[in-house]
Amino acid sequence: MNIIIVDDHPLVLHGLTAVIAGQGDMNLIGEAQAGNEAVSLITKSNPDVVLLDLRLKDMSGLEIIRRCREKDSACKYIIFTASVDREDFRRARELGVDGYILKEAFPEEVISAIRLVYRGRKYYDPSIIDSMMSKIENVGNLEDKLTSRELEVLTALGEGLNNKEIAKKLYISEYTVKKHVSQVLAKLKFADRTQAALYAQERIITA
Amino acid sequence: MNIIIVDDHPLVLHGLTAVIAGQGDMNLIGEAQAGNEAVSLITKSNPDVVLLDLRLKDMSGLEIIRRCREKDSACKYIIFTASVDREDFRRARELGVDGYILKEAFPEEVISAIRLVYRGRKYYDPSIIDSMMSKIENVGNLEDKLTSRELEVLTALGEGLNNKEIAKKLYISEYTVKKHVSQVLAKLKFADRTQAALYAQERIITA
DNA sequence: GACAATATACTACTTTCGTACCATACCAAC
DNA sequence: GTTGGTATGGTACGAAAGTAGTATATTGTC
Repeated sequence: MNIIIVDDHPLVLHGLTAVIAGQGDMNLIGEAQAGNEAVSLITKSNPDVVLLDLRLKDMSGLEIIRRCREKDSACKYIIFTASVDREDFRRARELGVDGYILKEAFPEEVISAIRLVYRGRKYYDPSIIDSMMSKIENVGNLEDKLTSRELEVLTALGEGLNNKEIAKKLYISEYTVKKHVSQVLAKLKFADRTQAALYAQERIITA
Repeated sequence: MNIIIVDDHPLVLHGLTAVIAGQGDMNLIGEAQAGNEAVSLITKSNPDVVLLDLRLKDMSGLEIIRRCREKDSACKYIIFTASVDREDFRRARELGVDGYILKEAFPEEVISAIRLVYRGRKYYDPSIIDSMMSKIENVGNLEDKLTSRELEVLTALGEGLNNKEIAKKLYISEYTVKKHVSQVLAKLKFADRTQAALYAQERIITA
C-alpha cells in the first residue's frame, strides 16, 4: 500500500510519517507541503492512498484531488484536517473523498482509516457526527406524544412543505392540516412550523 | 479483550463469531439471543466490549445497555444492526453507545470498530452519515452568492428564529431583516423561510 | 350504550411572512 | 465624482400561518 502525505505543517508530517513507518503493510512513498508540488508528485508516483490537509498555502486539498482525478481515478483520498466545520466536511464528501479524519484523532484511528479506505470502504471521524448532531434538545419519545397523523404532518414539515402542499399530499383539506400543525406545535412546544421542521429534519426517519 | 455478542439471528451470531475468532487479541466469552439472558450474562462475566442488535424479542438493545450500566459502567457497547433509521441512531448516540455498525459492513470494519472502541474511541458507520446528508441538493458556494449579512440571516433562520428575534440578534430593524430574508430566498430559490432554515441546518457552520 | 380519542371540515380572526417600491448612507472601483 | 453594490429603515399590501371555536364521523374501550 503506497501512501503520500500532503500537509504544510512539518510537525504533522513528521508525526504521520512515524505512525505509518510502524506498519508493515504501509509504505510512505512521498510527502508534499504545497499544492502544486503535491499534484505533480501524485500524478507521477501513482499512490494507493493520499492523506491531505484541507488548507494549504497555494491550493485547497480538494483542488488537488480534482486535478489529480483527471489523470488517475483509482487513488483514494483521505482528508486530514483540524476543521470540524460542517461546510468543509460537506464539500469534501460531495467531492467524494473516501475518508475525513480530524487531527485530534489517535494514531490507531488514522491507521484504521487508511486500511479501510484502501479496501474500498469509507471512514468519517466520529467527532464530526457528534458536532453535527446534539444541537436540538430532545422532546421525548415522539411516538408517545403524537398521533400517527400528526407524525405524518411533522414529517412533511421537515420536508419544507407548506400547508397547501401537505393537504395535497395527505388528501385532506388545508384546514385540517392547520389543525394538525397547531397540535404538533402545542404538543412539542414549538413557536412555529420552522422550528418544528428543523426538529423533524434532525429527528425523523428519512428513508 | 473479552467480547460478548447479543443477537437473535443465528446467522449473524455465527458470522461474528468466525470473524472474531480469527483475531489474536480478541476473545469471545459469551453469546446471548434474548435481552434477559444478555443482561445476566454481561453483569456476570464482565466483558470489555459488547456487540448488540437493536431489536430483540423481549427487550431493545438500548434497554440492555441501560440495565447493565447500573452495575458496571466500564464496559463498551457497540450497536450492530440493519437499521439506518435516523431516529434509532439518534437514540443510541444519546444513550452514549461507543459504536454503531451496520450489518452490511465488511468484517474488517467490525474488527476496526471493536479495536477503536476498546481503546476509548468511537466508531459510527460511514453509511449512516451518507444517508443523513445527501438529501438537499446543493445550491452552490454560499459565500459566492450571499453577502456576509445575508449569511448571518440565513444562519439565524437555521436556528429557528423569527424576524423579530433576528432583528434583535443583529441589532437591526425587522424591516431590514425581511429585506435580507427576501434576498436569501430569491438568491437560493427557496419558497419560504422554512426551506431556507432546513437548508441552513444542513449546510451552515454550527460551531 | 356511553365515553374518550382521533380525524375530518369549516368559519372567523390575528399575526407573521414575503414582496414591491421608495429612500438614505456608506464604500470601493473605475 | 459617478457608478454599483451593500446595509439600513420605512410604507403598503396580499398571502400564509396560527389560534379558537364548532361540528360530525369513526374507532376502540369500559
